Amino acid sequence: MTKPALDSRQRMVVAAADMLARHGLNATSIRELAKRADAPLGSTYHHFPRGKDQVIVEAITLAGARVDAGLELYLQAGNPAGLGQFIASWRDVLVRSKFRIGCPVMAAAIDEPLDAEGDAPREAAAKVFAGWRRRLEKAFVSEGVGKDEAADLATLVIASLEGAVVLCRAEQSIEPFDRIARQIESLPRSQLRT
Amino acid sequence: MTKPALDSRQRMVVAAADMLARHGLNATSIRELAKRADAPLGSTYHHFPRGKDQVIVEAITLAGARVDAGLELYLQAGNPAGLGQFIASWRDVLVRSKFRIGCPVMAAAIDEPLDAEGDAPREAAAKVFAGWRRRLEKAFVSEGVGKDEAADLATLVIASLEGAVVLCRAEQSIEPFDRIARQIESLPRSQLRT
DNA sequence: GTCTATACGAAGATAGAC
DNA sequence: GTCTATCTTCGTATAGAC
Repeated sequence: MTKPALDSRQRMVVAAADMLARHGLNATSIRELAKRADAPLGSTYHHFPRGKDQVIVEAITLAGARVDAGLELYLQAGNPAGLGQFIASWRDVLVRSKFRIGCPVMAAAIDEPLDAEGDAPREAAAKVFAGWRRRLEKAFVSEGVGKDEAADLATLVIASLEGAVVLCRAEQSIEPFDRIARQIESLPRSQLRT
Repeated sequence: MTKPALDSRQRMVVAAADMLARHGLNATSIRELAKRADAPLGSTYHHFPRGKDQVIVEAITLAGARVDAGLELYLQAGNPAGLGQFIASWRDVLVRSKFRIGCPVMAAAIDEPLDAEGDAPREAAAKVFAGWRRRLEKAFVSEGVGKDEAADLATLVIASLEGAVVLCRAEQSIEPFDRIARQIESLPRSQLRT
């Protein structure tokens, strides 16, 4: 039986991740999320008693976990081209969305609201970034790179990819991404100890 | 003769650049700008007939030109450590603001409003990024790097610095920035032809 | 030309009917 | 438990007094 469709609560979280990636934190409104999830506005606060921040935190965590799962898959032992595949999948999202979809985690990190009572979204973003970095770091270590250097490389890969996405969105072109991708794919290898 | 203080028009542009860097495009409101510039709300549309977008575009262009002037200064002939100095100045802003000030140009590039009638802010951001990249590219070429490789390196420097700022803001730590800075400062040198 | 006052819509959040 | 109706604040933008 039709168990399929996500419930309206989960649809809102998914919609939030998409809006974050496209329009940023402050443009991601509860009203619009409810509209996109075909849910009445009032029921939002039944599913998310702590309001907007709660939706945002769940969206960031979800998006972060998906990317992390992709990283794990691509980087597992026996798949040396994993990093390249991961980068290619990120590239696809950019191109297919005509440079309109960015990184939802970044949005939560830089769009600090004016009122700013708490910073739950920023903290959620920090956890996600730290997780990605650790994942990459481990992969580099397992390839023979020293621990501190692996941390350096992992940070460079994440930072430059995030930055590349921004440049591409601004310039509406994949060129910056391809320039970065070429360099970070060859970078780790050139520093291997083995 | 007290010619000193900026006029209220210019104060609004400066305030806009600051708000963009701290809170993003959608949190940067005309109301708040007028408040911070000690200007009446109504006069905004006298100085900026095309409304918010006009203020934003001027703010991005101003911020972009300032950074570009810094780049030119640091990278001019006879100052081989210029890139390092430039990076250090960026680092200072991050640390001194306790990781609350990011890049106003980035904010304009990723915070696409929902209504989105035009994309003047995004286009302004694109021009600024392209200018920074060209400036760096020329510097690398004048150091003996090949043209295409210089473009690669310039893009990597801008993208990874922008990404590093995001990571630092999220994690409230300068560690990601320092890891990136170390690598991109040594990167160009290691690929010099001379 | 400067600024007060306001129009009008959308934001986050909640009350309370069902 | 779901949803309509509403409160309050803030957003862009303008009208019109001085």
